[in-house]
Amino acid sequence: MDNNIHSKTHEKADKDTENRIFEAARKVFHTKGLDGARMQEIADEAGINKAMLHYYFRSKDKLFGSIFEEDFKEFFKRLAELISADLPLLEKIEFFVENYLELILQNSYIPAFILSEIHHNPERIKNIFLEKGIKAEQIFMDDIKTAISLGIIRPIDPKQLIVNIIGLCIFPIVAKPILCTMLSFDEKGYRNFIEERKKEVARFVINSIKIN
Amino acid sequence: MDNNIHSKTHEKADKDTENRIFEAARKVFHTKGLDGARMQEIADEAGINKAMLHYYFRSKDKLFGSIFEEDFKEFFKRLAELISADLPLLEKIEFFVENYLELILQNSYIPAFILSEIHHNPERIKNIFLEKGIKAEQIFMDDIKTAISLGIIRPIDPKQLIVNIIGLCIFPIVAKPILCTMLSFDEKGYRNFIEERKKEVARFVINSIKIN
DNA sequence: AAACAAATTAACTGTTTGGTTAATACAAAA
DNA sequence: TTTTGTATTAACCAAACAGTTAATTTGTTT
Repeated sequence: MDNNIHSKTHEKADKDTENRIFEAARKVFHTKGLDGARMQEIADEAGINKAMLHYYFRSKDKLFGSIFEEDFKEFFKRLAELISADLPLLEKIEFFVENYLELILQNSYIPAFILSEIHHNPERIKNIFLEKGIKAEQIFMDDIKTAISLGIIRPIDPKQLIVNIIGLCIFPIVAKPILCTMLSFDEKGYRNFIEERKKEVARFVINSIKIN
Repeated sequence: MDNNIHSKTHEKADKDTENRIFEAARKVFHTKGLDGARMQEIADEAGINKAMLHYYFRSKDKLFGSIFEEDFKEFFKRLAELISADLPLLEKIEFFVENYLELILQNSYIPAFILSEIHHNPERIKNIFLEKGIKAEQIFMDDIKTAISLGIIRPIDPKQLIVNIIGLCIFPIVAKPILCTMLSFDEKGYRNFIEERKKEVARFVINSIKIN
């Protein structure tokens, strides 16, 4: 499966100047953030004159905004897709955790990028409307309610459960440098730790909610 | 002339100004981040001349560094204290979740601040050594191993369990603006959601690992 | 009160930054 | 080939910025 978020929308990056800029800007913004990024660095990364950034995107803010919006939407679109899989709840949780963790792992800068930028400017989230987002979460919450009423899982606030599942996936990715320090992981050890989480998180969640 | 004793003639004013700067800088850095913060804004916040920032802290980087280090150490010192409570494992988990969530709630900018800055400069973590940190986690991991061998909880990698517990606490705080948007929380609804987590997370974890 | 040292400020400096501009290269249409 | 509109560049600009300095205030010592 192609889990790289950027491959669809800008696959011909090499040929098109606008896309070269876009990808270069994405790379720089992801690591440095809006405030830490420099237009000159983006231009250098794209191998192009700095004036072209303004020619195509007018301002730093506009360039950042278009990247942030695409990343945000794409990231939650993928989440919505996984969450909408047509599976019984417990299998869906296994399916979701495995694929969501893999998605994050292959786009490891995205979660910290989004959280960091929203932390510095929470207003930005309001400028983005999500078509499918709300619908998909509602479906999942209904799944949970149904499973509760059928006696498949114990009673639990569906919102709490969703936040639990997503938090268990995202946190260890966002906190990677801290985990590596505190738990003495090298790159390989960390990778292995996350790999094991693909099964462990689902097991952890299902153990908690399943009624035998 | 007794230089030693009376060398700091304006000691009281010193400390006061220095602390005013420190707290003002903390406030600005927490919300804007290192790159987004402005020395002039910190000076204004402290109600003093900008030159004083350099008089007391030499540079923006030094000022930021001292704040980041103190916040980081303090935050993990608190975590270590909670994690070292002398309680049976399952009670310790309840105790930890309740108090850790309250701690984060009362310092709600800290987690996103730390994660964001480490994301932009992972090297910074290496400049901070934590005396108690490693020891406290080891104690908790030993607690877990013991509980497993005593048949109190099911077998689980202690590291996975620790990351689960901490992630379940921190994630909903760090992702607050996203949760409020996606789950339609207003300020009160969010507050209530977190308040319920103080019990729900412990229940969730214990349900998952406890052997009846 | 005089001398001294530390604290504080207004004004300044050199550099970096996002953004502009005017001139040019390029490619397709005429 | 000439024209025409777009793409691209080097050079430039004004604002913002971290950091400095020289002068002044403030408090302490003698």
